[in-house]
Amino acid sequence: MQQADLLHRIYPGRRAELKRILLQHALECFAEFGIEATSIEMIRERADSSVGAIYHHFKNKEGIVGALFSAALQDQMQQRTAALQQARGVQQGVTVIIGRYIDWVVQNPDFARFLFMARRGLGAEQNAAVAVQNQQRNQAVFVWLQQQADAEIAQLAKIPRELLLSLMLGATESYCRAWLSHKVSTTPTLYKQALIDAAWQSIAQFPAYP
Amino acid sequence: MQQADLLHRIYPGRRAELKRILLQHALECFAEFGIEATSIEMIRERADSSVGAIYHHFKNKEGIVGALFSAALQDQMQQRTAALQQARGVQQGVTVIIGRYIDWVVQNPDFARFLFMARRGLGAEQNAAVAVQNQQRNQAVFVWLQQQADAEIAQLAKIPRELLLSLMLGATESYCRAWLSHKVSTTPTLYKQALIDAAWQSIAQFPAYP
Amino acid sequence: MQQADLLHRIYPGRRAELKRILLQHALECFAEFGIEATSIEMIRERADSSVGAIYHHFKNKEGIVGALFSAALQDQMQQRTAALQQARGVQQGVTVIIGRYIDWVVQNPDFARFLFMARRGLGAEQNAAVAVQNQQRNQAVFVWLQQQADAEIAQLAKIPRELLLSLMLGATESYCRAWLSHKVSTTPTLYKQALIDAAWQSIAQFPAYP
Amino acid sequence: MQQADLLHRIYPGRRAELKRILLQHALECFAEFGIEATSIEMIRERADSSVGAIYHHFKNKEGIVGALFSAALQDQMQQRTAALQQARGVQQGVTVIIGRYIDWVVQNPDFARFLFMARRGLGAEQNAAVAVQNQQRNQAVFVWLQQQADAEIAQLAKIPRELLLSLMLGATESYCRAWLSHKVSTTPTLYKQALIDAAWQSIAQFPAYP
DNA sequence: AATGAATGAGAATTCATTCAT
DNA sequence: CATGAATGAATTCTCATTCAT
Repeated sequence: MQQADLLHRIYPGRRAELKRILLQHALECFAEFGIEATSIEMIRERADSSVGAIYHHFKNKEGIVGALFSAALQDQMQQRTAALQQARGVQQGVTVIIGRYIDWVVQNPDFARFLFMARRGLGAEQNAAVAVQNQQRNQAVFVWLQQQADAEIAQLAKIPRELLLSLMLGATESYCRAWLSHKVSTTPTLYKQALIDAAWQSIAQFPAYP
Repeated sequence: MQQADLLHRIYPGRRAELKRILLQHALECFAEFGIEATSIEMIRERADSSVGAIYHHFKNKEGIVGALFSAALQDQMQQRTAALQQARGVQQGVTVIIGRYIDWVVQNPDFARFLFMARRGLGAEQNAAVAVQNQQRNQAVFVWLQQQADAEIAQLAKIPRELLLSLMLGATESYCRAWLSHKVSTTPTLYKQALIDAAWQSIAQFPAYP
Repeated sequence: MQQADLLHRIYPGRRAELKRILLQHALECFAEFGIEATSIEMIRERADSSVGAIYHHFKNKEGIVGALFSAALQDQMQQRTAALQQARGVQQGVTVIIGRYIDWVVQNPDFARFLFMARRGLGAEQNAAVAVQNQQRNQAVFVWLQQQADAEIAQLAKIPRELLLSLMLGATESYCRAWLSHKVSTTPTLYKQALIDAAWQSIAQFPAYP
Repeated sequence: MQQADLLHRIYPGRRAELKRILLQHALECFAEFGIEATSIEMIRERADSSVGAIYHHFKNKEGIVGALFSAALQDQMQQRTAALQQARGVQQGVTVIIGRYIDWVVQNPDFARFLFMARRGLGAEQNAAVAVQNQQRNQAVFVWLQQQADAEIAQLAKIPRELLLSLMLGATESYCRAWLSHKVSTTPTLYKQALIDAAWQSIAQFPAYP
């Protein structure tokens, strides 16, 4: 239920009370049964509200999904950006990015499960909006990295951009995914340092290919 | 359409002709629209067959999904196992596993997309069957690794089992996923060596944690 | 937008300002989409008002429909009655009735479209009220006709009452209907004399049936 | 219930049995409550069938409406065309057109009520199809008239085309409409000759306007 | 084996209307 | 008087599945 904090961050104030409640229960349903298998009626029942209210606030089922996507990406980016402010040098950057990622997943497991779902149901509009936010989230990392001026920055330049995020977060994502679906039981937090070290090795030792 | 080969491998012979056709078109629909958004009618239309025929061959919509999951996992494991036969030592093993994984994804993109889908739609029965096959697929890797007797085997022992697969395939999976959803355009094949090297660094440099 | 005049005639004064605005936009929606397909929300949006205000002024959706029906019939009858004051003799009466009818339709096309809609949506109460007004509108014609004392009045007596209105206005109504739905493009005004002459022929030459 | 004949004419054969039943009950509902106020459930209940069957046969609610429109217009045109075969000269033509129109309305009152409903609910596709059929129905009259070679044909040429149908059928339509909605009680059949004579007067005496 | 008509539970969505502020 | 959030019944439509031919 800690994702309640996230929703308070993104939708603050009294007037958004019902909105937060609805999103909270929608998220739980989505995380538990999947987006398509969750019906409006299920959300309505859990939230002890009415269909009308749901449609009044979100217009659509897709509107709910979009709002959740948006909130999650926005929050994740804010946390990451804030943390990057304090970091100096590429290695610290990688440490912060992976560390924050793990923290966020552990603190918001339902949101994390939700983000891991393929976002197919989204129509053109919502999809575009999410794509943009996703783009921004990644872009922020690249921008920060390029502002660094330490010796490692040259090493980083050898890695193709499109590959970089996979090298940095691939293993972490993979483990978090396994943890969220209960295929492994050790919390990612315990492997935080290991995953940071592993990513750093991948990046720091990346050879120059012709 | 190269996944036709895969289906021929798993369902050979003349009598399975219609079965292959149905699975082929079902797969395409699933990969394009998602499992839930694909209706029997859509498959029927593409395959130019009849609802009756589909139910005759698969009993269920879940039956189709299960057959595809099964075929994919089985084929992926056969390819990997065959390749591992030739490998000697841990490093060659990692190389083979990542290499084969990339090859399989590139040769069977629709199957790969399909495997990346959350398999929530599956009922208890099918789900258990898939879980077992998945387990076997991973187990095979561990068994092979433990049979190796080179110096690196000691290094490997320092890595927690539940973390190993993420370190080995996490980055690769991450990049393949991005490629399959057209977020990046360079074929994974071009980064095969880079991904192998990166994984090997992660594993070989893994420190001993207390 | 000339129907604004009509509304000013029926609902004069400053205090009825919002009422007129709401009716005006409701009418446009009804004429464009039909009564059932028009939602309160659509009217609210066009009138840039609030649901509450609408319900305050009209109690009901049916209340809006009833008010419009009433206003239209009342206005049409007033115009006709005023014009009949000046007419002398049956032929002039027919001329005036058809002429005014065409003028009214051309000046209030949306109201005319609205009147042509089947008034099924109306509940018992409103329906009865409208039926009464409609009855009065027609009755006025018969009363006026019977007050005439010229030679033609004998001819008129040969025509069954229930048939008379159809003979007099049938063709005109038919053409106006076609014009309002854009099936023909020439304004009825251009055919005013022709329609008057045709109606007069039908009536004047009406033979005595056994 | 005589419209059952009409449906047998347009949808003959055993295999169309359910289709006819569904259309029959849909028509009754439409004629009684209006198109929008009739729900699929009402039709299903009367026809003692299933929602699925309805959608299987007509795809849409609009599909039902379209099928009924189409059947009505087609039948009306066939009857009229057949009758016109026997007619010689303009006057006989007018007689036949009005006579058949009245017969058709009296024999198929529900279909007639249905045709008198504004066809707003129809989407672009269906609407176009109906417009075409409607066009053909009218065109057939014009074509037949122009093939006549008697003296009256010159008189007819003075009447603008767009006006002709209103002059010919306006009064009849008006009376039938009133009869179908129970505003008058005498069957149109009794006024058949009167309406024919009246229309003929309108047409034959039509003066030349500048 | 193959076909496709028929079934009916269940899903998303709309909309008139009420009522607290 | 005005506002707009909230309600919930009703509607259209989808779709997996069955079964007679």
